[in-house]
Amino acid sequence: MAVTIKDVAKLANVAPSTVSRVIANNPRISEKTKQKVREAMDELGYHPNFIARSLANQSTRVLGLVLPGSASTFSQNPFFPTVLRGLSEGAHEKQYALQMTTGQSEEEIYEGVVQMVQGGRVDGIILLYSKVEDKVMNYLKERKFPFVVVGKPYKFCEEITHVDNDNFRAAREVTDYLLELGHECIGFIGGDLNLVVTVERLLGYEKALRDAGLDLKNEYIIHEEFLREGGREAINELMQLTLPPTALVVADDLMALGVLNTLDEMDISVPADISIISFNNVLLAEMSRPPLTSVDINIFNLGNEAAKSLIQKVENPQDPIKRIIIPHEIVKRASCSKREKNA
Amino acid sequence: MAVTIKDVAKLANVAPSTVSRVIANNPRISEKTKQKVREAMDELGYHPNFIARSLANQSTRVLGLVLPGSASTFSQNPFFPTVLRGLSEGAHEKQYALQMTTGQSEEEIYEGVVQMVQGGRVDGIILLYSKVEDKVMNYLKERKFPFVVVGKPYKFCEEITHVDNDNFRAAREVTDYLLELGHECIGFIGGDLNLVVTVERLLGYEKALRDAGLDLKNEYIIHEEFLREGGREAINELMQLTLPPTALVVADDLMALGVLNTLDEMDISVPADISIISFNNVLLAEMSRPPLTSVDINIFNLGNEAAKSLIQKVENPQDPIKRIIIPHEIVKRASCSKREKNA
DNA sequence: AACTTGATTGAAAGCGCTTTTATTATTTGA
DNA sequence: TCAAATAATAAAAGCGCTTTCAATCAAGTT
Repeated sequence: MAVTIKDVAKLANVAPSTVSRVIANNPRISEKTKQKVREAMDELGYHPNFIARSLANQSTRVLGLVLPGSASTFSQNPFFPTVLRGLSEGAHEKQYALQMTTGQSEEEIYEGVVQMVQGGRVDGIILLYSKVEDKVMNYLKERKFPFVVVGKPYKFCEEITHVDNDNFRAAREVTDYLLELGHECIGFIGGDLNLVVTVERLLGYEKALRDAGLDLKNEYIIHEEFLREGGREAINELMQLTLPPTALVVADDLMALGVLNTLDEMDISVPADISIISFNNVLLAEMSRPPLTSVDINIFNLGNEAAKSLIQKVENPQDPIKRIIIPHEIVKRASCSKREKNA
Repeated sequence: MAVTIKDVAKLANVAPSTVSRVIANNPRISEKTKQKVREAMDELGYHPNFIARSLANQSTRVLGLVLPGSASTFSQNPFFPTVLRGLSEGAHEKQYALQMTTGQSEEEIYEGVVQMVQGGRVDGIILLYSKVEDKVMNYLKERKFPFVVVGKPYKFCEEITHVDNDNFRAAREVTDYLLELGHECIGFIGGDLNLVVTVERLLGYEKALRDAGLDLKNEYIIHEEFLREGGREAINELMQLTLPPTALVVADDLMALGVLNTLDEMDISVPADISIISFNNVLLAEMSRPPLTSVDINIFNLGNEAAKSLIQKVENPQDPIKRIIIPHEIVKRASCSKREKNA
């Protein structure tokens, strides 16, 4: 068995409570005893037991992470490791650890969260996604358990602390940019419509077109949580239209890469024949051929701010609801060009 | 305060110890009382407190994860999310949770591990990398704390349970494949030489060349933990040689993508002018232009087996040292072709 | 009828820490 | 000089659970 507070107490000739106070650096202990106790701790190689501490304090200094269930989403998209790093650094600064729920199905994830929360395993929870309808979020909200979401809550947006980009505006800007380049037939390729981020980006795109006095065409909008598969036919159909789009807004770099490949196979050249702009600006965007013009959403900060604000909320339950908007920026590369007006 | 075992006991009119036994489904409790207690639990919405349980049991059912410090390595390489998923599923099956250390520098990570271990936060540790010299690994080994490493330990390989591919063999096979295609000038582009995986792959490459009776040329071997930057010049130099290589073994898909781009810029065509084969076979490999021939190392399984074997070791300390080799497979795509013999 | 025995359940101690409350030693004030 | 205030430390209770050990009771033995 490891060395405990009692062992230290015995060696230092003080009571366990005194040792505890020395650990907490309580000012009511004289410097002399502190010194003595610290020496004893060093001599024995004492390390406080976190579990015992958690039990006594009713707090664990652990934050729970809820990842999207969809395996491929998580494991292929560089978004997650990056946001994780942001979270991790934010947590580490304040000496918090991160714990993940694990589970495949929606139901398993929910169960995992309940265990974390009711089992007292974590002090707060970070949701790394925002769905249109989410059992987990509802549960946390009902229970008034401290949590933040990375993304924009679909409902009760004003009542839930969240960290997000202004995806609506970003999508508008992106579309405006294409409009400025002279494009009028602009398509949208989005992901899972159950994800709020997809919805927001779609709305921004539509708004920009409407503001420009253009009609929205349903056939220009494709939705699919596709990476390679399904996507191919979708693109095919899109390009087969009598008036195919000359530019595309794609909701995610990874998807854009898929689109790029499909177009390449179809011998459609980017940006000469069609311009592409996408979101997230992960390393891939820079490494594709042609390099993608993409919206940098500052993924790291998204995570970092989420961790920080959750910790604040955990340590001060009175902390007000917050909405933190992380700025974005269009990074122009080589996938967009002026529309050649030959029609 | 949440509902505790005492509340349940009171409502069910039994002793707390009985409730505890019902939770553990102890056979010494009659079905009748079990029923009664379970009803009380349901009525109160009881959830056992994990922390208290951990303290009493001296076990947390949490596995600690140690990620490589280098931020970019982790956050850009799809290897990690995938291995994480494997770990996560393996852990979930046995009802274990995953906790991450966080920390930037080597020293911070080490401190984090010590806290996890000595603080009793975790029952076992998974190292997600293997370095040539690693303080963390030494520490765990000395302390005889249960751990497994994903990768091959550099030292004490026989004394440490690990899950790995046979990277040496894979590299040999890959090189042989290029030799069979008629290539004789084969370069190697590897990552950080402090990582054992790099070393293994390099050795395999060298062995294959030697076995084929070819000389090893130092100028054909490039090492750099490069993604874009530095790499570009390295490739440039390589191709500037009087006898530039006609094929490249690249230690990682992401790197290969960088190489591909650089070559594209230099107007060197793959595979016509130079063949490329790389490792890991992440989604990217399939999505690059041309699609990369790559060694599928079964990343998911790497993680999955690591979790399983660690849990076994945790639950049965007598469990023998194991070395689990995950099979690999060359996935042939379009980045390699026969050498045109015109020289 | 007294005595085991086996099956259930309860009481209590303990996991390692924090914190409230009590105790002792040391000053201080008049 | 002695009570009162202050500082420093110790003792004990409690966090929510598990588990050992003791207690009870019905059933089987002799």
